[in-house]
Amino acid sequence: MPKNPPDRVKPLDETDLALVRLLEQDGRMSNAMLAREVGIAESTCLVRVRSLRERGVVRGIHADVDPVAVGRPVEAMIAVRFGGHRRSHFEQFTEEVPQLPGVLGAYHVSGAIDYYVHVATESADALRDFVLDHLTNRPGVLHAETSLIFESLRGRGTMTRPDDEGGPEEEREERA
Amino acid sequence: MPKNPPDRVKPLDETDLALVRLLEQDGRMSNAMLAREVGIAESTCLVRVRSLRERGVVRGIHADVDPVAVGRPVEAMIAVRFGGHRRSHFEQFTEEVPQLPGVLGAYHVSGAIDYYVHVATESADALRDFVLDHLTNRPGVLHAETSLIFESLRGRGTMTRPDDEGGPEEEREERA
DNA sequence: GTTGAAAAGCGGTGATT
DNA sequence: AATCACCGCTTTTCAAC
Repeated sequence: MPKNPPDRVKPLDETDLALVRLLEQDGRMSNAMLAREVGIAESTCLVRVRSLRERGVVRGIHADVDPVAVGRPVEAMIAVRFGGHRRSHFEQFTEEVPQLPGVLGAYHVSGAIDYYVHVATESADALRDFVLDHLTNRPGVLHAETSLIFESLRGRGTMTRPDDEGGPEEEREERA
Repeated sequence: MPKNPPDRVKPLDETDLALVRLLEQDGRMSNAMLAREVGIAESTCLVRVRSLRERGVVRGIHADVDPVAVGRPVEAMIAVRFGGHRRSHFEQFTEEVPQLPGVLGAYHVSGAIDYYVHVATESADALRDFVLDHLTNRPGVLHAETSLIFESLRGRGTMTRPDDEGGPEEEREERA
């Protein structure tokens, strides 16, 4: 894991933010292209991008995969409630649940719900098994309420260009 | 947008699945390395990866950005309920909400809740404004319940290697 | 932190099996 | 599908600023 616990609070300059924004849009953009876009030398760009990754600003670069195409057509968001709220239970959950097959994300939240788990499974049966085997049947877990996902939409992410609106019907696809 | 509405149901062979898995782990892996890893020629690999993108199996490749580092330290999951359930309201929501700044994901779900919206904002104030301006104050929306996210965890995604367990304390970082 | 230049490596095409 | 030859571009290092 890249070090970032203490020094994530380092402010990024405009160039860094531009690089982050470009990589969030298209994580496969070449270093040369990134350098051109933000107006710095390629070698500098290389150093900066490496630094962004080492500092944990960019945590990783991942393909966004259509679950249907890879045999996991049943997607769900599962709201999990804990009883007792022992710290060790949360820690175990935090450590283990994201590693389970098909888990796309897990969110520890405030309020009546303690965790939301976003998962993609092979079938309705597999979903039920996932919930019973890995969530309900887990120390500290009181209840799990499953909502099937009809449609899953990616947002534009953390970065929005300051001048970024006005192209309503525009298509914005990365390196067609 | 790549064409995929009808032909997403094309079965992928083992090689395709291996490529998808590698790209899900490290979206910046070079074509040469992908080819080596899955044991095919580079040119073949190029064709296959392109095809995966065109068919929409790989929908995009994006940097996973730490919201804290880019000035959006307040992350939330917002459960939205609709009244009336008019189709046009859902369609408008589906089209517009993912475009709003800071939105990471939006999920149209079954059950008591209609949508979950995952968002990262600059501050608690900005979060309140987001909910009031863009969710509550929207045709068809009856209620929005906001849960602050204490911790956001990425899962391993849709692909898990068949032989993939046993490295408990192992570090798994892409291109250190 | 930044740079340009140079070496090494990679991406993408087309012809061939 | 796979291979090979090929050329242009890209990545990465390095001395220097």
